[in-house]
Amino acid sequence: MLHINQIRDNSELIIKLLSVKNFDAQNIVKEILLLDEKKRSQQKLFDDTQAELNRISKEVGILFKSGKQDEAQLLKEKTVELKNAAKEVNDVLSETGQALEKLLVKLPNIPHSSVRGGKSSEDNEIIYSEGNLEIPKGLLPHWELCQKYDIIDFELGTKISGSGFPVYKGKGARLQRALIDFFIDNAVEAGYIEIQPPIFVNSESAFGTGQLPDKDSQMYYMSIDNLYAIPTAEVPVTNLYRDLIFNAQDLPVKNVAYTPCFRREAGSYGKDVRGLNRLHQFDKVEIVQIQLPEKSYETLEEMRTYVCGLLRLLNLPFRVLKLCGGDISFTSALTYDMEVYSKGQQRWLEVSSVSNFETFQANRMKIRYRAEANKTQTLHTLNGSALALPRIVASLLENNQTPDGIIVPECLIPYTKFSIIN
RNA sequence: GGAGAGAUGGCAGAGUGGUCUAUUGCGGUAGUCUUGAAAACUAUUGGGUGUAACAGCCCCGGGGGUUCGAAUCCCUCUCUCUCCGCCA
Repeated sequence: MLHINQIRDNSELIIKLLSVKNFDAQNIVKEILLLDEKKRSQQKLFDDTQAELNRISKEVGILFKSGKQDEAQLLKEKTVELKNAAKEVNDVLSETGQALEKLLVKLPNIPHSSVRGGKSSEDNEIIYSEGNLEIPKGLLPHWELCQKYDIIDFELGTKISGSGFPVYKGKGARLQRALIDFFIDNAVEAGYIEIQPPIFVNSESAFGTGQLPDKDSQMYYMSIDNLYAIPTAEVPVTNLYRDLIFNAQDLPVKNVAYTPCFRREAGSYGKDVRGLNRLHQFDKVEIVQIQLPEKSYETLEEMRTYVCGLLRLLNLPFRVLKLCGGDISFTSALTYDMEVYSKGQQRWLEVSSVSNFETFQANRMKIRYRAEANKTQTLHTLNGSALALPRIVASLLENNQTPDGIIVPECLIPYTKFSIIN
C-alpha cells in the first residue's frame, strides 16, 4: 500500500497518476487526508495526556518511597480523571486509525510514469515480438493432442478433484518435471538462490503481497487452520523477508522457487479456459527480487530479458506487452506480459508477467534497508514467472506437432530423456 | 492428542510491582595506538510515531485486564522446547 507520507506530500500527483489506472482517487484521497489530520491531532492529545499520567505516577512512586503516604494519596485521586480521558481519546484514536487503514488498503499502486492509459488488455502495447508465426494446415489444439498421446487426462482429474485439476501421465508427467528442472537450473545459473517454500500461508503473508483484503475469494482457504493455498510462489517467497532490515551490500536478493499454484478463478468459464489454458492447480517457477529503489527498474529490464531468453531457448514464438493502466494489477507499478503463440488454437497465451511493485508490497511487509546516516528506507520488490508451465506445455504441444509425434525442443531433451512424444 | 516449561534488543542473558529513559557480555560502528592488522583502551550502537529541531508518546511474542504505576500480577491467543502417545 501507499505510505501515508506519500499521500500527504503528493496527493494531487497521486490522483492524477491513479487516473491512468482508471481509478478515481479524488474522494478517497480527500477522506484519507482528513482522517490523517484527525488521527494526528487525536494522537497528540493522547500523548500529552499519557505524558502527564506518566509524570504523576513517577511522583507518586517517589512520595511513597519517602513515606509521604498522604500526599501520594492526594495525587492518586488526581489521576482518575486523566485516566478516563486518556482511555476515551485512545478509543477514538484507534477507531480513526482503523478507518484510515481501511481506506489506505483500497488505493492501488501508483503506475510508473511511462505507463499509458487504456481500458483493457486490448490497449496493451506490443513492444517486442519474435518467432515464426506460419501456421501449417491441420494442427490440433493441445487438448486433442493430450488425448491422442494419453499424456494429460482432464476427465480423470475431474473424477478425483474437479475441473481444472488435470492428471499428467507418462511422458506428460515427465515433461512437467523436465520443464520445472530446466527452469530452475537456468535461474540458478543466472544467480537466483533456489527456495522451496511452504505452499500454505497465513493471513499476514497473504496481506503482505496484496492478496488480502478483497482478493480472498480467489484463494483456496482452509478455515480449520486458517491457512491459504498460495496462488503463486511470490507470496511465501517475498514474505520470507517481511520485517527485515537489510544492509545495502546484501542487495539485491534473488530467489527462484518452484511451487504448485492454486487459483479458484471464481467466475471464469467458456472456451478460453479449455484444456490447459486456465487451471485451478498448476505448476510455476517464479523469480523474485528485492532491490534498492534506484536500481529496481534496471532489475525489471534484466528480469524481462531473462524470461525472453527462456522462451527463445524453447524456440516458441513470443511477444512482449507493456500493460496499459487499465490492465495492470492493483499492486503493480509497471508490468510486462510475455505471450507465446499457440498454433493449434491460433491464439496468444500469457505465460509470464514480470512486475515492479516498488514500495507497495514492501510498505506492508516492512522490508527495508539501512541507508545513509542509518536511516531505514523501504525497498522495492519485483517478481515474474519464469515460467508458468501449463500454457508453455500447450504451445509446445501445438507448435511442435508433426505427423510422427510431438518433437521435444533440443534444450529439454537432457531433462526429458526422450526427443519425441508419440 | 496428553503433561510440563518457556518467549526480553543482531545474538547470549539478567531483571518477578516504582528514576527500567531495560544490568551485563558478545557482535556491529567510530576513534586512540600501529607501517598495516590483531589485541587493548575509549566512545557509540533497536524499531516506530512525532517535531523546523528538540521534547513527548508507543513497542520486553500478539490481544485484553488489574494498578496512581506492569517486562514483572491476572485472562486469552500464538509460537518454541522437554517428556509421553501417534506417525511418512
